[in-house]
Amino acid sequence: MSQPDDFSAPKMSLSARAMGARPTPYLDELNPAQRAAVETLDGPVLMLAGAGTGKTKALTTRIVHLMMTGRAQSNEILAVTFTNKAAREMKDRVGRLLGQPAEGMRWLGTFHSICVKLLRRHAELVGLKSNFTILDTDDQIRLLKQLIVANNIDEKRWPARQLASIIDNWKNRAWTPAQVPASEASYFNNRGTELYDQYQTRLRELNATDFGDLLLHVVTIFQKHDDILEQYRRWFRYILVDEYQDTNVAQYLWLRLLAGGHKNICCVGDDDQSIYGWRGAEVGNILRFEKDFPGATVIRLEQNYRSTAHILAAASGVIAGNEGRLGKTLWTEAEGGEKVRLIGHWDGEQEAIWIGEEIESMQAGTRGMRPFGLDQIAILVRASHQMRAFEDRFLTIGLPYRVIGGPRFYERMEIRDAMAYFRVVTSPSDDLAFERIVNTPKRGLGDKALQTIRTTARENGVPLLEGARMVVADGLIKGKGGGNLRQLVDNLARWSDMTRGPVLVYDDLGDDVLDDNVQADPLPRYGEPDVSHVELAQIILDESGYTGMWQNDKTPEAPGRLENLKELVKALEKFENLQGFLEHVSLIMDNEQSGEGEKVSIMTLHAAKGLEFPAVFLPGWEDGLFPSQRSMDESGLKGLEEERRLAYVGITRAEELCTISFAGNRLVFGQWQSQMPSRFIDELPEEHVNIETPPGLYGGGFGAARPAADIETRASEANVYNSPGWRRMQARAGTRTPNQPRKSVIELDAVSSYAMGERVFHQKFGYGSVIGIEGDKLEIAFDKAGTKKVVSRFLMGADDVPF
DNA sequence: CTAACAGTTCTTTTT
DNA sequence: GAACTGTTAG
Repeated sequence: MSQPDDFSAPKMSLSARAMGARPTPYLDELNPAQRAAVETLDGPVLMLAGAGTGKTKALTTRIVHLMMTGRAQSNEILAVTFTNKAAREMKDRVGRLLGQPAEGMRWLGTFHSICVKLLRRHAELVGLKSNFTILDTDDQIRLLKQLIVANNIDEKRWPARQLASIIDNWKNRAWTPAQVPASEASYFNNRGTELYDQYQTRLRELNATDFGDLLLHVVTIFQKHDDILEQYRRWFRYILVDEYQDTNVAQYLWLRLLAGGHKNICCVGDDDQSIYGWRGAEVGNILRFEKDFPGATVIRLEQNYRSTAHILAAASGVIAGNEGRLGKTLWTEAEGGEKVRLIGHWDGEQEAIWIGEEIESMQAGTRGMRPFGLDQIAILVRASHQMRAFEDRFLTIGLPYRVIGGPRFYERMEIRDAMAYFRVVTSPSDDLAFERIVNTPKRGLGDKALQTIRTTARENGVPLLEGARMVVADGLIKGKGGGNLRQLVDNLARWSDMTRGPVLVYDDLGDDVLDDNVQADPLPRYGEPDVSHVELAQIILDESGYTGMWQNDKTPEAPGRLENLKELVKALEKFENLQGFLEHVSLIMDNEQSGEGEKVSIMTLHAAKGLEFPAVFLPGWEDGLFPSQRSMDESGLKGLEEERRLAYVGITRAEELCTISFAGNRLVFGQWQSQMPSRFIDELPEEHVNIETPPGLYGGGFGAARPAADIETRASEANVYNSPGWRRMQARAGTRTPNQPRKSVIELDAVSSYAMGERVFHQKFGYGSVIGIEGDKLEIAFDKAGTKKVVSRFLMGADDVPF
């Protein structure tokens, strides 16, 4: 095994060179571009990696190469991702390449998790204690709501949500309250900056941060304290950034500050996959890279190992419509494969029915295609509300599916309640947590009681819990509520005693490297608790009455909630104490799917980034839905371009089969709306697309945005439903395999959905009234077409007619 | 103080 | 059409 020349850079030590002499078999696995990305170690590097071009492979190999050539120890490499999942995967793959777990990579993580580590060491510089808590969005909103009310602002007209997003935006741009430019002063009824300032003060009082603060505070510290910045600059000898196109201004500043010394920064990204502009990501960061880092090496990864040529061509065709791209041409050695399929449907329900049927036949192999397993199929939607149609349908036909990125475990009410209990027990000054649990379960402590507690606390300058203790001592709340409050306060004190004092966990950088002045305080030790934290958690939940509350609850979701609580307690076992658990939870918000059995995946396009599937369905390609009207209204051309990138991301998830569909009518806000096919559909290159829509439907979309015509005209237009293609579809929709429960469900549905005398509409015969019912066949007296027997599936209630 | 009702607003996308 | 808010009756 010969060693490439450029390994022996002059500044390498003898020992490093000796390490560099190790064999590098991992390089042989790479194509030339990937290899260049791995071997260009010094100075700024921009790796433009198109979808499916082996970006993670290049990135992880680069890390291994840095270590194998002795350029850096594993803990001297800063590797930043956006999601915990990506971080985990990177760590796993580095470990696999090394042949041993990459435990030494202590600085491989998300922006947020790395910032927490940094901020814990230097919290006092921004007025926090190092055991600060991290508020989630929910707490953030509640805090802001309180501020708004305290400022006598009409909370209806100026909702906390809006203020939260304004403040988030400012934080994303790394503006402290003092730095918000005057041009932004008009936000939130001219009170935005003022409230932002108050909010930050309040956070400091609570010894808390929100998500945005994690970055903002660290950037502030770096900017104000050269010595500290210098330490980290020296420590992090190499910096790697994944998904660079998603960085916001604060993250960008953070990176530039840290890379400012040696400039050994390697950013990986794809400007065509920038889809998080709405939460502050700046495509400009990646477009500007070469200006920001002069002398940067730009490496393009363009060979795609994922998709067929047709799929790549379709994706390229769409994304070509965007201006100001860095430009890449994806290519593949793979040949053949299906064209992208395009199909129009009558409405969203039909679309779901068709996709359900199609998936069923795909399992067996259809029209010469290979069979697909359910795990190999994904449905990617623009907005999560689109998922329901599929869930409904798949439930009906018994098709197993899994929704990815739905409500997260730790965001569920019962989990948040339970955690609020833990929070109050571990940090008695956590007012937000206290407010959450004080009357959950119901203790007869309403607004008035809470107000008394608040006033008492404020007058004495103490946290709410302490205030409550005083209220109890003074007997300010009478009756049942007072007794309950006393019990709660006593309980909390007792549980608190069962834990052992605050535990601050710092992640050591390595004592030899940092000066004393940035050393964290010595780690507090804590004694053996009387009960384990897992037992304690169970005790808290039981004795507070919280478990009992759900046991007495008769709603159908109560058992599930109890189940979740059990799971929560079980999850605690993996941690040493409650604090450690709470810390973990605040940052790890992704939900691990318990991937039992083969299932179709349903998720949003955003959630699908970074994933791939042999077969992908892209439903709902209709103007207004996709591209989203809101996106276009709010951000104009920029918004449209981001939507287009979303389309690009969607198509490039598919390996073998990509099916795009749209519906002519859709239920929006509980109302039927006519839909126009998405403008992106016309941007698909025709020669790579197979149109599978029955003739006549595609292109106009029946009833789509037409001037009002009388029903006769519409009905005659509907003769498309006599076309072979449509009938085939209908036939398939109606064919049931005997052992599936679906048929009976549909009949039941059909029988029960119409009553004698009800006004109905038929797509061919127009309006009529029900005059007879026989199973799922109805006898209808049509106003114009006479009396006919019709299968109920072809009818809709007259009130539901979409025009 | 709670529970039940009615009216309202909304849906992107998330660390 | 649901989830959330505020209102009202018990």
